[in-house]
Amino acid sequence: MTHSSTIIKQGFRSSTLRNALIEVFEKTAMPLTVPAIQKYLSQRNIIPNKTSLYRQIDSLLKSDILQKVSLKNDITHYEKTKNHHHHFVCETCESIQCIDDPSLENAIHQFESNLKQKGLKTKTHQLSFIGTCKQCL
Amino acid sequence: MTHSSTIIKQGFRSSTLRNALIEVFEKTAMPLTVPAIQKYLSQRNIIPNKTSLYRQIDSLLKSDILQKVSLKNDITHYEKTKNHHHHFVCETCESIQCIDDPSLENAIHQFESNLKQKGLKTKTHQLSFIGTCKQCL
DNA sequence: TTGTCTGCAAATAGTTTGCAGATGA
DNA sequence: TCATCTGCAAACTATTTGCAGACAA
Repeated sequence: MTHSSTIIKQGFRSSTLRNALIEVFEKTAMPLTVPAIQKYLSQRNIIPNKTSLYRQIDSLLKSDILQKVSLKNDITHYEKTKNHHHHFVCETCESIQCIDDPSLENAIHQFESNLKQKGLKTKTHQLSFIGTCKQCL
Repeated sequence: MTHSSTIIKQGFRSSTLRNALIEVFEKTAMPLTVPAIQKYLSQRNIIPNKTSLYRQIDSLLKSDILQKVSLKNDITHYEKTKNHHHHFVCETCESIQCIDDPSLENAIHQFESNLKQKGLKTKTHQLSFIGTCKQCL
């Protein structure tokens, strides 16, 4: 099922802003802040009112097309919904890369079993690496 | 060296608010939000102006007595500075526990070596587990 | 005495809400 | 037509800044 049909099914309507937002997230494929989203949209000559932008983000969250990401510094980022994964944040250029490694995931899951024995039932976890990326080294 | 002497050395002054804040963080030993800090302080009949509170937190951060913690939901938490560790956040009661496990840490460090080979130099990482704690299960 | 600490008012940033008009299905 | 989308103004939360007076060293 395409995104558009998902949207319609849920009673949302196709619109310039909504379509542009989905396109931005598909093309950049990394977590974005609201100012970053605005920048990308303005490059497409789309300058939405902040209210509309927040509302569209909100509805994309509800449609499960976007998800919130908590990285360092308590700045809200959004990314296209995809399988469980982690992030590498470059302190210098602020770029973010997605990290997905089965063996690391395995080690974490094993630890979660330990936690369970101590009475802590883990539903999910979030992990981010902070450092310097290839370009900035 | 005690905290008080550290403070004085750095040109900070001992004060009711500052001492109470340090005491709160020492006694609760878990990451706190600003509203939570205010609640604990008010239990001691200390109701500081928010400006003073933010400024004291700021100076405790500079003195390296407190550190910022990024957990889920982009809500800023502070905790007493201590060795590298992780957190378990209970979704139900919002309580937070510190997690410290050498073997898990080991697995992560190994993965960080892999990242380095790909040109990503990790300085630190943050990991939090989200789920349900013993009391809330 | 002097510089730090405090409170008050006001400013700022990020986000949300109410309302009315525009628009897509 | 009718519900959704949009923009504008205003409200709200979290945090910061300027200023003047209080206070600790």
